[in-house]
Amino acid sequence: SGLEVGSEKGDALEREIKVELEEKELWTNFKELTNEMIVTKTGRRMFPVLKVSISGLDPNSMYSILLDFVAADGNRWKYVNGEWIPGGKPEPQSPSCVYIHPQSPNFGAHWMKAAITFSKVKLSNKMNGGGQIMLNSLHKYEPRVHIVKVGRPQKMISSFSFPETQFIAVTAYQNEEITALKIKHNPFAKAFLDAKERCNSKDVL
Amino acid sequence: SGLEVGSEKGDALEREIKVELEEKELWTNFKELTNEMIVTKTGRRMFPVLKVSISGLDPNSMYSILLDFVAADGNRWKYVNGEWIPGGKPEPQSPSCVYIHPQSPNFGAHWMKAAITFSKVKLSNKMNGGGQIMLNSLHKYEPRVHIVKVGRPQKMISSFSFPETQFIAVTAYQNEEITALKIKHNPFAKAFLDAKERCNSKDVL
DNA sequence: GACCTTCTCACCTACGTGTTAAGC
DNA sequence: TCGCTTAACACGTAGGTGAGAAGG
Repeated sequence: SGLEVGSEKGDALEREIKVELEEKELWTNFKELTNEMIVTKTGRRMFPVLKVSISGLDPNSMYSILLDFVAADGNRWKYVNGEWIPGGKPEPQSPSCVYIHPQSPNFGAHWMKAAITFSKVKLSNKMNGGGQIMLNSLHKYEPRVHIVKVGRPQKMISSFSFPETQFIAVTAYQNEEITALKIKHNPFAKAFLDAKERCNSKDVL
Repeated sequence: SGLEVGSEKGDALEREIKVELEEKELWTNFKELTNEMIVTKTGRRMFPVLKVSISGLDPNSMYSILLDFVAADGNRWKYVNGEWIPGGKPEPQSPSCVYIHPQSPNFGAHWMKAAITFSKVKLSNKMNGGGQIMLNSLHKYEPRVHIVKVGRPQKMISSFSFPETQFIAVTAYQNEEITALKIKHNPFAKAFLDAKERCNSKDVL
């Protein structure tokens, strides 16, 4: 039940739609180590959070913004001796289910006035129809954003993906450098940042 | 900057729109004691929360759902000897600013598939443009819901208000029976419910 | 003084983190 | 054993309560 794309490119009137990834530096830091995202039964948020800014929409037309995840390859990956190596038999992978941004549908003017944040999307390794996106653990994915014009006779869909945001889905972090980077930047992991700072401090008696 | 109502009634095609208040029994319990709602500088949520179910919309048309508060009279009210009495000089009151339900705009089908909850609206006694609704303390109000068809040449607005949900805006609760009823039903006031239960318990040593 | 408003506080709800040990 | 997954847990973020003292 993935997204069925009628036309990957917009028509002549819409050709100037642009979607720009926010916080590229942060994403690049993770990508250089090979990024990992936790998947759980009930669904886990992404960190970093995918944020994009959009321009070139018709302010008065109505759009929905969608997110899905494209399998970057058919491989199952393994973390061996501090390195991710592709393994097993590559199999064709279909795109994930689609997450609809909760502010959808809305006017072009709304989507363009501020960055669009996918903070609430949850990644799971089980099918349980609660709005989470199911991914296969130990497979590599690339997030992709779709802009769908709604309420028109023919739907127009533009799609954009972001290589900087590729990650491998895991049930537990493999690379401890990734863990450290998550703890460093995610405010919800503050407890572990504090613990590390206490250990590093030379002021302890 | 209140809502400007072009036409209070819909046209012939829309005449069957219905808006029903949810949790009427709870609202009635509060109304019988004369309901109070706290207003603060930064804004306070309502309890009970206003919930309505809507029917009769065109599933494929786009609507926004709005909430405002109509002054039930021009009086300033006083709580004297366990009773609310109207006082001072009745003055003409204009309706409050309007709160736009965060899921707006959306399809008729969306608004009809489940009850619509205004849990996030915040009532204030100050003007501070942060999305809160400013009300005059010690004045009586009646919540009113507007259904606005969007993206059409002429806007169609239907309005519905709910006498069961009338309340007096206050900066501190006056009637302690209202306080007790709020504590009994609002999960965020659980701390005070527990305290009361501990006092009432005969099991203490 | 009487009345109303403001602020701080303890105590909740609700839920997002990686850790750890157990399960398979 | 090994590799991967699960569930309980401590510890955060974020913010909604009325109480009570202080302010005007």
